[in-house]
Amino acid sequence: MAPEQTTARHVRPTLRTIADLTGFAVTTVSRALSNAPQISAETRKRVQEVAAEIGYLPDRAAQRLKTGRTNVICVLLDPHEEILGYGISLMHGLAKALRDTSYHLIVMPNFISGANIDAVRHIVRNGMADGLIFSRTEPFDPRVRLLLENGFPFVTHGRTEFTTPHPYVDYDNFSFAYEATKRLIARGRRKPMIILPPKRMTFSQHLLHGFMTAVREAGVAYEIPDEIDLDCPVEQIRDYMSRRAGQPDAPDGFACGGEVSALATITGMSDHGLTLGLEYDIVAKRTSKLLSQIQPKVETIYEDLTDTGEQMGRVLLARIAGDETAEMQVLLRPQIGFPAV
Amino acid sequence: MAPEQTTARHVRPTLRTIADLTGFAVTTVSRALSNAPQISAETRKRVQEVAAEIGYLPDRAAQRLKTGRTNVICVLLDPHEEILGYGISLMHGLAKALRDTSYHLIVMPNFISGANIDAVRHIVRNGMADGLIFSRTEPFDPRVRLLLENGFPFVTHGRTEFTTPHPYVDYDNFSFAYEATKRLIARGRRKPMIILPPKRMTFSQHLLHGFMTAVREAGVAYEIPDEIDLDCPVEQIRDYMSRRAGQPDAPDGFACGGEVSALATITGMSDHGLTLGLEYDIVAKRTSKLLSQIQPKVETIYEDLTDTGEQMGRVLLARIAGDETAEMQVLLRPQIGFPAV
DNA sequence: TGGACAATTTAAAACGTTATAAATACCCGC
DNA sequence: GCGGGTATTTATAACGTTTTAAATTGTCCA
Repeated sequence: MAPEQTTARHVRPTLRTIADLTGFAVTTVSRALSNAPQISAETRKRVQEVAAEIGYLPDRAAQRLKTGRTNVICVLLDPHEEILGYGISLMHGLAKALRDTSYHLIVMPNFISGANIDAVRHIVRNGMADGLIFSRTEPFDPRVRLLLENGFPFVTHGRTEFTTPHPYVDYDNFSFAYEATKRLIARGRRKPMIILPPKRMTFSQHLLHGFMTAVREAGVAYEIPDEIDLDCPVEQIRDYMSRRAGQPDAPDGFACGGEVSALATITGMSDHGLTLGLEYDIVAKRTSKLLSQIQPKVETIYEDLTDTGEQMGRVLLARIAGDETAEMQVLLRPQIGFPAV
Repeated sequence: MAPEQTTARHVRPTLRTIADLTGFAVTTVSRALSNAPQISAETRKRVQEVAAEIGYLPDRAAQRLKTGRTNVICVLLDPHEEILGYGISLMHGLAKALRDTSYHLIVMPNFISGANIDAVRHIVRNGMADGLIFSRTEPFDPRVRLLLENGFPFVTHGRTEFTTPHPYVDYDNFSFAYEATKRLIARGRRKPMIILPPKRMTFSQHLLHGFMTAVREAGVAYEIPDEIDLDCPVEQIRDYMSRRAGQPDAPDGFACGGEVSALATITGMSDHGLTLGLEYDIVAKRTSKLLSQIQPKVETIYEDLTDTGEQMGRVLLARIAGDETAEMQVLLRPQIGFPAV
């Protein structure tokens, strides 16, 4: 039998290890590593050297237990965010902001859309995270209310109508809808339609407002479908479009708040024999490279979700750090006039 | 001045709280809650009642510190998974499997594709998680080797060629490519092409094998592009297709391993004036509802990534629990013969 | 009645860190 | 060479849980 291979299962170094190695007390080592002021420069240097050498990394559990801070940021994921990498782009941006910090990103997918107040309560009550991130906010979003009441750090993707200001990073959907609609009209379309997210969400109002402003300025007819929204299954949007195209006074321009709805519109219209660019036009919000790949080309206005995520991370970190002066409300403008891709 | 509102900041109940409430010792309470055998039924019942009543939840940090178990599953996310919700679908499935367990899902996006061995080492060495999940495996994937060597629980999406078996959940890409190619040939195409993932990945070989088998069986010509792969930017695939279409002996059928490459192929061919269904055909792998929405319809074979994620979660949990008998290698078959959507 | 044994409960220690408070070393002027 | 400070280091306790070992109770039989 071969001599037993004592792999020793790699014992993790702790503060104690460094203390033994340097001759200092555990407390001193802890202080030296956290750059506490009363440690002499020499000691600090020595301790940090040894720590680096043996690859010391503080135990998250112990730190969390002692300090009460979890070093965790939690993202609430709505089932509707599954589509087209919305969530992943956002998370990538978030991860970018959290890189080189001690924060980890945990995700909590929701299985029922919109009903995630329980998840929020759970996180707040049980201190599962130091900060929370979510989207699809409503004007008086109960999640926001709960978090504000408890002084729990968070950032929303989307605004609310609470009087108490809270951190958010949002896209200027008014400008998007305004610009999209103006472009449709500029192309000679005389009856634009906008496909909105469910009415309960704040940004639905913003989009509507932008749309209506453009429509009124131009004095053209318009239409807003009440049977469909951006959360509908694609088939439903497609069927609706096909049906509507066959009825009188059909719209000839579409402002689409999402890429999927743009696709569904194209196929629906196509089912009815209508061609993009000929009988109708679309201006859609673009969040991926998807729409640039289909023919005929759909005109788009870009929303950078990775950047959004990164900004959200930045704002949240400042918030957690208690930095009152840091900017906490970010409104990202669409690149108006930027050449459509 | 109004009487101070003593919100009391909601003190979290601990085992101590329950101990005081019931008169038992902390140890007894701990035992009763974990259904330890030596606790009397009566005590157990009483303790659990009180715990439920006050909404007790064990402190994760303390548990983790004491037991060494993190109750965390970590997902490594490759930048290429950003596209089309691949990652989100998988994570949704994972979350489904982890629901009603004490496990949390943390994500670690990689910023450099493929080079995530460091992340793995970091997680193993510092015990950041109880289990690991990742995809895009290579035949002799160093991550797998490292994890096997350290006896660290993990599940891959994709197989390897190590002799030591390890847990995986994979899609039968041989069958997919075989079937896709057969369909192209059945439609009368005489020179199929397959767009493969980068060669270093295991499933690239599987796809190639399936493709070659179908091609040889039918005795037709074929082509495999070496300038492009599934990870290329869409523009590059598109340009390539457009260029290739103008050269002699151009392929007339495309087996696409991804939705994006199918789209890029369509646009590229279209740039050269060729129409899907007329001059050429495509059979693509479908992982979302995307392709069903474009015109003309692309024939697809489905891969259910949410199911994949759920299976991965299931396998990993059994693995962590040390269940040696549980199935640990799952090969998901494409729904051959199932009507294409 | 006491002792052996099982059933049940409990006390004490430990996981690795940080906070509090105390101790020690160092330096100055006299 | 000694008080009075400051600079630096240290011991101790605590966070909430689980584990180990010990204590208590009850039961049964000699």
